[in-house]
Amino acid sequence: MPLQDDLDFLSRTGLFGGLAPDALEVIAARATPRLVRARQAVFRQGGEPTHLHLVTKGWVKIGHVTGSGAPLTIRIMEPGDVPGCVAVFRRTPYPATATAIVDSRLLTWPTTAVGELMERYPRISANALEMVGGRTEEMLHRSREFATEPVERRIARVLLRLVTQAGQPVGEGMEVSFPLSRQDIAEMAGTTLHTVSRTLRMWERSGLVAGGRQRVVIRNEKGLRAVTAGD
Amino acid sequence: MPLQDDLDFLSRTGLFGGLAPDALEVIAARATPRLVRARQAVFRQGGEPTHLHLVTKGWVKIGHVTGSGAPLTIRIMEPGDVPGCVAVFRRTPYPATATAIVDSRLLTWPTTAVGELMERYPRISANALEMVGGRTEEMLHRSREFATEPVERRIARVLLRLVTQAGQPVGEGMEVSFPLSRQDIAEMAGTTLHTVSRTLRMWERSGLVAGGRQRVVIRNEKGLRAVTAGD
DNA sequence: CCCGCTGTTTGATCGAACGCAAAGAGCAGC
DNA sequence: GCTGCTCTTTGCGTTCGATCAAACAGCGGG
Repeated sequence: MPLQDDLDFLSRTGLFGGLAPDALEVIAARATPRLVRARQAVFRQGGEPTHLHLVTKGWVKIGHVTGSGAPLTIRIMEPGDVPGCVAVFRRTPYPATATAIVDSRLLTWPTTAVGELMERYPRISANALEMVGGRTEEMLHRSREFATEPVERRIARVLLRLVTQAGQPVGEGMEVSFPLSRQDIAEMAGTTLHTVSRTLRMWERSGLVAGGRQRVVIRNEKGLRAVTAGD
Repeated sequence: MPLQDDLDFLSRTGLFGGLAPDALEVIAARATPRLVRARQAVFRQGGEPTHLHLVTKGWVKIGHVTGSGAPLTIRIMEPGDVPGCVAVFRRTPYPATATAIVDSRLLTWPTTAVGELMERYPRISANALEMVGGRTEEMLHRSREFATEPVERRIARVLLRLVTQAGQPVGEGMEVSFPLSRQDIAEMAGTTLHTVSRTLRMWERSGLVAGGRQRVVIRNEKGLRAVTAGD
């Protein structure tokens, strides 16, 4: 575990940003690294939050299964993100399951240690409030989309969000840098893989995107953005 | 402004609960009461949050208008609630407009005072985190509903939520204690007033609810709950 | 190299819910 | 009491998107 790297990393996260170097050292000293293989769960919906998790490498999918069995993907977490943080702060069961998309690395702190650290360094509290507040606005935004926007626009938004978050340049455009099936997109857009496939195929014909097995390439971001227009 | 009443009231709110009496006095001393007439705005979407607002009496509707003009009601705030708190804590523009449904009374604090009070009484920070976290989970829940549930079920949920929050017993059941049009319900359920009217009419025929102009009475809560079943 | 698995495409059908239109009904003001 | 306004109900046609069904394609393992 390369400690210095972790310190630098911590100082650039939303939760621990703005803290003094010595504080970061104290924080890092209490962290335990954890490796999670692709497709393995980091934590499960309904479980008690025993640890705070911080992604340092890889991608983690936050998914929720409704009582009626409909799967829904809430968001993808990237390095620096803190999946399940709301549940940890509130000591309530995780509302969703976190799954590593690729082999990923996380830092973890026992929930009790988090409370202590927050008392000792109030800046963490302030950061947490900022972070959770951002999450709230994001979810508000999301529910607004689901409530008022047609499927096509929601799919476009999902792709734009993903490419902004995890886009890497490739010959013909920007590619989402982790495996992403039509089913995954459907779960993020609140629709079925059939509709996603049809829509993507249509956009492929008009040159907006390019596809492949578990691959999506955005070829014309501006064009996609036009699809989401109206807001 | 009945100060002692306000102190008692503050101690029972989510934001200021658990604070020492002398702290509450300091807090109350910095508050300014504000009366807002029915249908008047408390604050507007896009505006800068200059004050923190706490509802002490009445009902406040949090509504959002999308870029495409579709109105959406996010929730109804009751006494003890802090509309717009996320925006105040994050110092970002209000994401929604707050409108008094009936003549209402609020307490307000300048945003700067809120920062000072939070530093002086860390418990407020903790409460805020708890409160915002709850808001996040609520929004998550909401977006899940919009993404996966059929309209009928969403309408049933809206009614149940309202009657739980603001139900008062009336001859044949529980009545929502403020004026509530079909349009309002539609904006909360993410549908049109036509569909709401049809659905309510159907339920009225089967004895689940009773209606009237801007009035809704739940006559069979259990039956309504059955409609939402599946989660 | 072939087989089987998983993921993708596509067609056909069906139904929920929206949009449009118009007619009732409660309420307030004059 | 009449008038006008807002809110509600209801009918009808249409559309979007889900569901069912089936073929197709990339990829890994034997």
